[in-house]
This record gives sequence, structure tokens and C-alpha cells, in this order.
Amino acid sequence: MPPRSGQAHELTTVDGLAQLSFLIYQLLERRAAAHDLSIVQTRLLGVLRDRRPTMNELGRLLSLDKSSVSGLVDRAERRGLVERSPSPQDGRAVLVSLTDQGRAIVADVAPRFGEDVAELLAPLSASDGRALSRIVSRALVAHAEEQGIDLFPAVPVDRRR
Amino acid sequence: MPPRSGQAHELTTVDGLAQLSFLIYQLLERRAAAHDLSIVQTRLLGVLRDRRPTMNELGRLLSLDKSSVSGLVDRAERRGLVERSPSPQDGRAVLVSLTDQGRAIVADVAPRFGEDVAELLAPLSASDGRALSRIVSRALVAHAEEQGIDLFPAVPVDRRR
DNA sequence: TATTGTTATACTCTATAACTATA
DNA sequence: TATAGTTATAGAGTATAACAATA
Repeated sequence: MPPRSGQAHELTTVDGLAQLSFLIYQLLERRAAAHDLSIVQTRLLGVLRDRRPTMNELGRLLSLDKSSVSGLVDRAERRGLVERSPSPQDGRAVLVSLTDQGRAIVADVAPRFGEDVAELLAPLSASDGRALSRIVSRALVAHAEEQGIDLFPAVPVDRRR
Repeated sequence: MPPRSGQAHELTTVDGLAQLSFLIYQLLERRAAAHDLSIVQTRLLGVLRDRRPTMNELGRLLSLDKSSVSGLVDRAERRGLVERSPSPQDGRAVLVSLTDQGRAIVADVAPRFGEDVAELLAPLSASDGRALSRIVSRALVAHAEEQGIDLFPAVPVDRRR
């Protein structure tokens, strides 16, 4: 039986966060679909926005096997969204970067997705909106510290190797 | 440049919610993988926990085409997790429900996932935790109302049609 | 005629295993 | 030998289109 809170139903914390996650996931999915992109392709472009990783690093960033990365980059490259170049440092390594076309898509999708999220939060009061942002940020920062992850990379705009 | 808030970094609302979503998504994915289940299969089982929908309704609940639902249910049925039965009301319709085995998996995954989420929120103060739950719930309820979706089905434990 | 569901088909996405080339 | 990446293969997941059965 769902608990009541005042006159309206309230979800449990877990159910609420799970549903919120799926919802936000779908918002991004829908915006990506406007460019005929899957979520994974979109994450690929997003990750490349401020990085120029090797295939290997890309696998770690996206939590994918190297063979999955090969296929992913193949399809993105075939569509002209990313490009491969040989690493000057390591004859075995391959660097992946956005093309202008890929960058244009990121520049289009990102703000629209931002609007979607803003719209989702529009029914909240201003103070609830601020509180949500602060609390979520706090939880993520604590989690990142525990995992030894840097949430705020130095943003190497044009790092070459 | 990321804004500062006191001594710690704070993410933008959009970035924070997006990251939180992917994180929660991954938590569920990891728990599901322990049963060799994909996220989609897990969502299928979760949706069936308190429903006995037709294939058609299932498609709406999971935002999938009917042909995708056919394949999804095929694979779950082959593994003994769900079962199809003819609708007594409509000769064309097919009802889908959990088997005991499917129910057992839900009963195992749900609390573990709940613990993962609780752990993620553990660094928050008690009042922040409550506020997060309340605010998220509020946003989801408002969104569901706008979309004409019922977040709280009447929980038909043993509804036959 | 319209709706429910399945099937055929094609593509994306993913991992494992075997392979090539470089370190 | 070890590492970086690709390829072959197999399977899940998805949608479109065509179809059969029922309403």
C-alpha cells in the first residue's frame, strides 16, 4: 500500500529515484532520436566533447569491452561523427575525436536536453528546485570521493598526444 | 568553469540529475547481472510485480513497440520467468504474469537495489534525505498528471480478466 | 474496419575468442 | 611476453512492415 503524505501519494525514495532515472534516461533518448542517435552513440559524443581518448580509454569511460568500442566507433565514423587518428606516442594506439558534424550534434542535443530537465522540474517551487540541485550534488560528490573519481576534470580543450 | 558552493564544487542541476540517473541505472544493472538479467528484462519483471497486463499495455508501460514486447516476453518465457495466458475478455489479447521463479528474482533484486540506493544517500543528513524523497516524488507526480499516467495502480494482486 | 499480437527482416549493441601489430 | 586494436561470431534488443485472428 502506497504511503500517503498530506493529500497526495508519495513514492518511496527508491521507487522515486528509480523512476526519475528512467524518465531522465528517456528524455535524453528522445532528443538523441531526433538525430537518429542511440543513447550509446550520444554518450560517445558526450564523452568526446572534452577528451581525445584512445580506444582503450574510451572503453573504460563507457564501461565497454574493446570489441564493443571498435564497433561503436565504426558506426559513428561511418556516419561522419567521429574520426580515428594514429597516436604519435604509441604505434598500437588509436585516438578518437569528434568531427565538426559530431560537435554540432552535441551542441544541439545538450541544451535541448537541459530544457527537458528544466521542464520536468518546473512544477517545483524555487526553493525545492534549489534544494534538489544541492542535495543531488552533495550525494554525487560524496559518492565520487568514495570511488576516487574526479567529478571535475581539468577540461583539456585541445589536448594532443 | 564549475560554480563553487561553499568549499565544495557543485554540479549544475542538469548535469547532476543526468549523472545521478546513469549511476542509479548502473546500480540496477549490476544487481540484475547477478541473475544474468539485462536492464530491460529486469524492468519487465518489476512492472509485472503488481500488474497482469496485456502485451499491448506492457508496450505502453515500457515504451516499446508491440513487436519488441513479443520478443522480450518470448525470451523471458523461455527462461521461465513469465507466462502468457489468453484473456477471458478479449480473444485477441494475451495476459502476461510472473511465474514463481520470476517473482523470486524480483524479491531478491529489489531489496538489494534498495540497499544500493540507501548507501548512495547515506552521506546525506536525515533531513536532506527526506527532502530529496519528497521533492523527487513531487516532480514525478506532477509529471505523471501532465501525461495522464497513473503512478499508483490499484495494485490488483490477483486481477483476472 | 480496427485492434491485438506474431513473424520476417534488418540494424544496433554487447561480449568472448582468436587474431595482427607494436611495445 | 604483454598490450592495443580489429574481426568473427553469437545473442539480446529494437523498430518497420506484413500478416492472421478477433472485435
